[in-house]
Amino acid sequence: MVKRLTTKDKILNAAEALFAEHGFEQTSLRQITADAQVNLASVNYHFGSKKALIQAVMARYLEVLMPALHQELQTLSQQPQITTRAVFDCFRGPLQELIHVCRQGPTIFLSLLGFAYTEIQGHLRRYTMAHFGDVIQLLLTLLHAANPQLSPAEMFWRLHFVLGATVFAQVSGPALREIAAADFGEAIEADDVLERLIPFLAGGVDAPSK
Amino acid sequence: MVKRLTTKDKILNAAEALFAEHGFEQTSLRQITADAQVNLASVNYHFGSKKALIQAVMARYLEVLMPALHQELQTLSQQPQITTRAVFDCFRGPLQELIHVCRQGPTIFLSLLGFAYTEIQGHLRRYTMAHFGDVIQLLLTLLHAANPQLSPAEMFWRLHFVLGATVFAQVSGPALREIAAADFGEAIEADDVLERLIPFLAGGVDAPSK
DNA sequence: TTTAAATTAAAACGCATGTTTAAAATGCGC
DNA sequence: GCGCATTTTAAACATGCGTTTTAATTTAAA
Repeated sequence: MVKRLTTKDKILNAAEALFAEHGFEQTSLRQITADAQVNLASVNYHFGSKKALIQAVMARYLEVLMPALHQELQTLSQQPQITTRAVFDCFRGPLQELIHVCRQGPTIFLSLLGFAYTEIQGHLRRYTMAHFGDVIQLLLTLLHAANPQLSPAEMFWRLHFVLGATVFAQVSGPALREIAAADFGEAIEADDVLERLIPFLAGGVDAPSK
Repeated sequence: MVKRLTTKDKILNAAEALFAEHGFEQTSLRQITADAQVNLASVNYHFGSKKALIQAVMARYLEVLMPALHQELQTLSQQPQITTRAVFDCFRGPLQELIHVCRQGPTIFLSLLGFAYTEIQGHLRRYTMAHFGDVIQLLLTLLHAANPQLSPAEMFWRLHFVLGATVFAQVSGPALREIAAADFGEAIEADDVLERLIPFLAGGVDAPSK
């Protein structure tokens, strides 16, 4: 005897799917509530505001991803030798675990992350830093250990280039996969994009600085 | 005796500045016309629609950048040896020339490009391909020559990772430079970001594929 | 069963957007 | 200086947004 989905969860599920496809600002509460088959006003009743809904959608993923990632990074940090590639490989597992939040979870999360960074500048970045700042710090530390020749400032920038390439690949993912399929006759899955991405990122971070 | 700026140009200038700072969708025609000190309706009179205005703003840059880039790539294509780094260095000059369109032209253009890709998915990409498809094709050819070991599909994806990192670096540029300045005490100019970016991109493209 | 709280529902509010309209102003060849 | 085409202006339009309100309904404890 399964309990029917609560209104709150119906909203979260519908919002997440629409956010991941069209972005936060481009998705209206009316679309969300129509998809979720709930009343428009229930969003503000259960979440207070659209902004709070966005945070709730993101939190559902971050609260799964961040602890898992933290543990992976902790384990890696006890290794004698640390490579950039090993650091990025730490993301694999935790990202895959997101399928427990939702089918297509990894892809959806990265899309959300992309829109979060390009749309609402401070808002969500501050939330992430406040709640999971230690994970980010550990990540930076490990990347620096893997590349001691790079200055902290250099590493800061490269990490954001990494984020940019990742996020962009996901946001433009559907359109690009379409083009790729047409031009190269191969159907490329979202997970494959990550496979192609990681070597690229590691190569970029490890590159000589001049 | 200088002619006063025409209404059309006043709109273009104001729109460009606001688009580069806040993106296309986040900028309203009322903000634009207020900054330009022209009437609201004149945008639709001179350009027909907001979408057409966006295209006009981008065209002003693309028509300067693309021929210059095309020539650089042509010159490079006659070299016996082609490296990834050399391909990316072809962008330096043409990008710098954009200061003739407008002071801060290079930065503004890259910001516009960023928003163009993240916001209006097809629209502008189709325009670019239609008008400057040969330049893009040449770019892909040269990158393949520099990395014959990579399959066309692989190169396709890496080129888009490149675009993602670039675009993201510019869009998040102001916010990130602020953080960097606070954390590392160094004031980083927009041009410096490009200096840091190019080695990263070349390293990523040249990375082994597995 | 009664009653108070929690939830859902329909409607409206206030505001901002891109666009259109129609009149006023301006520029310019004759 | 006249007359016509171009341009500018102010106002309104239609639409969509997030949010609020108020009433109806459901839920669950007494």
